[in-house]
Amino acid sequence: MTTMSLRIALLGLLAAKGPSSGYDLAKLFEHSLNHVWNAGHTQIYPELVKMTADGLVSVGSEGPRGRKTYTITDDGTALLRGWLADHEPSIAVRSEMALQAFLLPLLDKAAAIAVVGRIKALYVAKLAGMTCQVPAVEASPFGRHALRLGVAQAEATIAWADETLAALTAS
Amino acid sequence: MTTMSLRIALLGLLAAKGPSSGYDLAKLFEHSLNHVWNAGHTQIYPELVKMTADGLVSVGSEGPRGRKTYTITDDGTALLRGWLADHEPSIAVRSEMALQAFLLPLLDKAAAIAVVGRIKALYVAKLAGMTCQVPAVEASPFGRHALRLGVAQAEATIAWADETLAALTAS
DNA sequence: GAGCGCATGTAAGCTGTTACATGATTCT
DNA sequence: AGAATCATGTAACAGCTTACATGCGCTC
Repeated sequence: MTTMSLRIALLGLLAAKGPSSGYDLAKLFEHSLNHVWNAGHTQIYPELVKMTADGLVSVGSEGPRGRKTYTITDDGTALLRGWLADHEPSIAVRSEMALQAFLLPLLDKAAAIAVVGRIKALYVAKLAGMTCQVPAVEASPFGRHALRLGVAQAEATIAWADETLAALTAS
Repeated sequence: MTTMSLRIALLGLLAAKGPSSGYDLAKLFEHSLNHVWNAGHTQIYPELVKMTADGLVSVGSEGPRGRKTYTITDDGTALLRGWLADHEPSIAVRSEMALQAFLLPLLDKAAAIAVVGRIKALYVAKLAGMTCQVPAVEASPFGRHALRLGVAQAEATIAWADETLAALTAS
């Protein structure tokens, strides 16, 4: 029942992009993995130390500015592949947006319309951000599937917002 | 930047369903709010104590079996409405499924197909669970919008899985 | 030499999960 | 009487966020 998805994400990035520093990995979280998982450097640095102790990654000698380059080990690769192949992903939801949707009847018509309109705007912007990076992602195999998934879910959310706005304005 | 979504969820249920015990609220999380948020009794009981101290709910005298009935206060109602109307929902994603999708190219064709197939099966089951409770939910205003949102997102995920399976088998 | 980006870390606090623990009431 | 359900809690641990803190190297 171990979750350890941060570990998996870090191992995945090391496998996909090759040896990297904690700083590099933090940047990759911001730019390439942001639709999937997020983590700041304060979480990444200690985790890399633990992963080194567990033999999942190895750390090379320090470069300029104290830079440490981590490389995935065979044990790390095995753990990563095993998790990918065997792990049943959790479908537990914890979404502030869905909570707002659930409680919408507590608001009057105008306020409810405003809330759904804001949700729509948020996802329209998110979708725009994703679609404009499609060309870059299509170049490498990684991230293509995840990006299509993100786009599909954002489109579904926007369609829900439109439908809900129509129902609210009609009532 | 306070999150406090557990508080909001509890206040929302108290507003929607009326005075309830912690036990009732835990059951409601399981049955009515499960597509939206989840929380166990070990999180709910201490939070209700804190919320009582903060004046957001009030607790009546103990009933049978030590049952305590909580009621939302005016302060609680004000906080709830304010959050609903003003809170910009976080769109940060942390999805094990999306992580698996991202890292799919690390697996060989057969393993990747198996992973996507399992994801599809999971969401087909989730969708079935949601659609069969649509009639019950349609009766009361609460949860209708959230349920439609859950259904739309599940359908989008299943469509993504079909598309991805087709692309994988073709390659 | 001033400023920016690179690069690493620690500490406090909040949130959430799992395991443990207890007792009352109702149903069969 | 035994089992299931009702009903409440505590404690330990894991995961994550925010704020704090430091210093190097490059460019203008």
